[in-house]
Amino acid sequence: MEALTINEAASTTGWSPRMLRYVEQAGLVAPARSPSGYRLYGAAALQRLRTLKELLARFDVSLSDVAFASRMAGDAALRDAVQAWLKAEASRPEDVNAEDWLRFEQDKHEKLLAAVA
Amino acid sequence: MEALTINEAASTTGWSPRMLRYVEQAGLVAPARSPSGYRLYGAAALQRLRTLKELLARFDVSLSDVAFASRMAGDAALRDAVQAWLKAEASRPEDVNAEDWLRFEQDKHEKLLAAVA
DNA sequence: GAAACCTTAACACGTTCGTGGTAGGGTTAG
DNA sequence: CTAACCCTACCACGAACGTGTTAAGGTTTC
Repeated sequence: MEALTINEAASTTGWSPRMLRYVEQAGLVAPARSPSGYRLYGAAALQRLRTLKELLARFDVSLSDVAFASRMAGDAALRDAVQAWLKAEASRPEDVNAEDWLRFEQDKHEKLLAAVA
Repeated sequence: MEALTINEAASTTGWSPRMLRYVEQAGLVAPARSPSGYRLYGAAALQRLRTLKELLARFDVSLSDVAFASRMAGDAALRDAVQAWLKAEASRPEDVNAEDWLRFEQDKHEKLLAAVA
């Protein structure tokens, strides 16, 4: 099992060398380093890069989205706060209760009903 | 329990009217609507807006981050894919195995050891 | 020691996010 | 009826994201 340098890794994963550095900076795939600082992509890192690319493409997700998910996975306080917020019935429009309705319908209905009565 | 119009809601939550529309478009807080289309923010929506603001500030997250979390919460396939990817030891640098090291240290060590021996 | 790599830092540029504003046109309130 | 509000749809604009390229300088290879 050999380790590939950044250009070799780029070739076999479909990422550009520039993006491999960017992905690392985003905290998503950090390859090992040679004593002189060269990035060394092992089999595991290459696999992660390929599956990451697949993930982004399949679900049309951005790198920062995955970075945020990663952050949530490692920060329990953040994760709990976000999940707690989401739990409270997110995007579904609120039920409109009678009073709310009245405030806007009162006049019309009042007149209408009066006319009918 | 009355419902507030967008400007009233803006006043009591600290968001601007413009941002309340944006937050709704992001799929995070969708208020009820009056028959004529006016947004009606009830107590629940107001609370969600306040806690959302708090969430963003406390953890320095972006609206799109929360929007993505929301998307994950509602899409099991996406959630599973992301969590599966993260599970595989994300940002920690890979272990450098003996072979990888050798490839870069061989010459130096070879000479060094030869000299010592 | 020269060619071919690698590294970080920086400039550049198109795209999206976050935010404010304005315009044209309904709705509500006094 | 008029003033004050709401709606949607734009234009604008700085900040951040995603990507490529280039510059200046080490490493590896032969």
